[in-house]
Amino acid sequence: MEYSNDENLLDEGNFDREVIIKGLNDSQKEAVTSPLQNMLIVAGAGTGKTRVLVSRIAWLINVEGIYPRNILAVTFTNKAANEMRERIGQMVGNTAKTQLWASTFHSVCLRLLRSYAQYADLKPGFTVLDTDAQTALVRRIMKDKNMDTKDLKPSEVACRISSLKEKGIRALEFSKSMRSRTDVFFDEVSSVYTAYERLCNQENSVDFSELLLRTVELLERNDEIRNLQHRRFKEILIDEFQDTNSIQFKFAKLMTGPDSHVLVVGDDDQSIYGWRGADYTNMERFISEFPNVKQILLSLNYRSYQKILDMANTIINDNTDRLMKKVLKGNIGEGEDVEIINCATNSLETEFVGSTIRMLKDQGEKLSDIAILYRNNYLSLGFEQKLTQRNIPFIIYGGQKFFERAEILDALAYLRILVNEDDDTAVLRIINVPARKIGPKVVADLRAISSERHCSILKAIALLEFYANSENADKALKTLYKKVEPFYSLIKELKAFKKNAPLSKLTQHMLSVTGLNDFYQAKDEKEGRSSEGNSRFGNLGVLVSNVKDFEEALNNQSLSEGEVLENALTFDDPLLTYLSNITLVSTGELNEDGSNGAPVCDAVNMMTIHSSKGLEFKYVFLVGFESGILPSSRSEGNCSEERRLAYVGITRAKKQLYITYARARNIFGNTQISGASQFLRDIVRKYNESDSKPYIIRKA
DNA sequence: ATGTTCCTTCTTTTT
DNA sequence: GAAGGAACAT
Repeated sequence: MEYSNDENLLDEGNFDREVIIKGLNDSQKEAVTSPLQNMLIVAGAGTGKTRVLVSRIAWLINVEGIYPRNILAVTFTNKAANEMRERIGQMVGNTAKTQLWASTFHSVCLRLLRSYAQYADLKPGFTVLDTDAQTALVRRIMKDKNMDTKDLKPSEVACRISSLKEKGIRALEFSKSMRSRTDVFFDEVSSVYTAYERLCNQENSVDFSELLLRTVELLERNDEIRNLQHRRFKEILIDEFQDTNSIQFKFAKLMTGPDSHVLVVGDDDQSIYGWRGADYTNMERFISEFPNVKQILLSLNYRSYQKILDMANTIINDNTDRLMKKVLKGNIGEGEDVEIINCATNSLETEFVGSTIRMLKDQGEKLSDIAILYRNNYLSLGFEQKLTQRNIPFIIYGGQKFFERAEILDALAYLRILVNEDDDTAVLRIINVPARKIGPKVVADLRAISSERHCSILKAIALLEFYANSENADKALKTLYKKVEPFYSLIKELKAFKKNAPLSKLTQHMLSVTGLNDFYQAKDEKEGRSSEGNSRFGNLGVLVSNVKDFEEALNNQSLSEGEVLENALTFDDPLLTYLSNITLVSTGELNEDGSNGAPVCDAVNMMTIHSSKGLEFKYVFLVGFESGILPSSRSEGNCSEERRLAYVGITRAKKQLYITYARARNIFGNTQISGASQFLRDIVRKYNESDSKPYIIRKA
């Protein structure tokens, strides 16, 4: 954010209509310059959809004269939101950039809920439960109900609660719903859901899906707040619309006023999150439920050579449930054959990929132009080894996230308590971490008090302190208090410290006085973790520097006339601001080592096909293209989503695509013989007669 | 209350 | 083949 005023002036209003539409093709132009109205843009892979979206926003501001603060742009990841904001800033200037809301569904909802907390029955510092905390809470409930956690796992119940919420179904409604004969666990899920809802309210916590559901209910119920949004957001733009679920659709509808317009961009062929509740038929629903929707199709692909696109077109053509059939047409020429590599074993496959990448590097290619894409995370291991052997650096995206590591969650739990003292989930996580002789018995006693008094655990301890110190105190209470006293003093001390200390000092102080630093340092030693990414203690250090960076950004921000922080979530309390941001901004934003920003050196990209969506690479290795893996053996009923996944993988490649498969693969110790994916066999069958095939099959 | 050992699990994961 | 639970022993 170090722009001088002069640059700012140069920036402003530099893009008039000619500049905005320069270089766009006809359908792109139509999308960008269309008069204000509801629009559905169907954008095939690589057809310049982000560019259209950004140009449209620039057009709205500079040509239509819409105020940036009246525009809401919704994306699915924070990364996408930030990117969009940056690009808009470049086109229309930084003032506009900061006034525009560009964020994820969840961030928008969190913002609304924080501002209208009281109207949504929430107390100001409410906690946003991440998946881990949500599961912990469900596990606690199931344990309390003496449920068997073997047949029905807490994580599964948590998942089902989330998907119910995503359909807008509350516990009460669910309990009254028709008992489906197929659902053997109906009673269990229903009773856990009911308790879960009650506890979340008591603990002043909301989970990810609750952010949406609570906001939707608030908007439905409260005319005033809803009208306020209608007056504010005149133009709403939603990216990746094929990935919206039903609550998000509802949210979009509620946010749209009678004189507002919504523009959605999506590609039904790239819908790969159906298993999470995403419903690409929302694109059809949009046409029928929003008035006068103008439809625009983008199918000119700027990314890949035609042979790659032919492969993609052929695969996706087999899907019978497509909303709009589109054929990707490129404009940069035929290109090289797609190479299909038939490998005898998975180690020959990894060997092939390793040596080919070595060759590309020797030819002077940048490693960052190369990607290895796989269906399952566990497939990455072999490639890691082969690349390491050849001294080729790589970055693995995904896998365990920094903010999902146990040590980080512990540290954050301590911090959460300081913002939301009702957060029992956080308290229970760390009340005995590091071990301070508070075992199940003590915890059970504390929880007995808290449920008797209908209060949080910390409140229960406060009550306990009062009674234990009163004159004719019960002996049992006294001993109980003695056991939790050190923990309670610790929390009191941290609370007092927080009042006068900046965020980073507080974090450092917390890590040392709680004993987390020592605890994890000792643990590292015992487990022989010393390398950089491996050390848990080291990760705590990374957390401190992350907090420091954040604090600095926050301070710089407040210096420049109260501008809103780029991530668009600021609250009075810096700690609350930090926590709010990391729970919704954490994943994928940090590198493996916890640093943010560009990787240290040129490296091969490794990731799942899912996480490659929206990205492109000059060279793509699509590996493990076998039956049982792609399509996954677990997705029997839903082959078309797997086919779309293959389609997404193929369309990531710009110049050269390698598809590899192993006839025999070692998985978890035992060898499986599966052979080429049916998708591949379908393609080969189709081109069998033809003498111009877009691919060549080789043996490795 | 805590340390040990066995046993299960092993898609994908924007928030 | 490794990691996280759960059950069991100390």
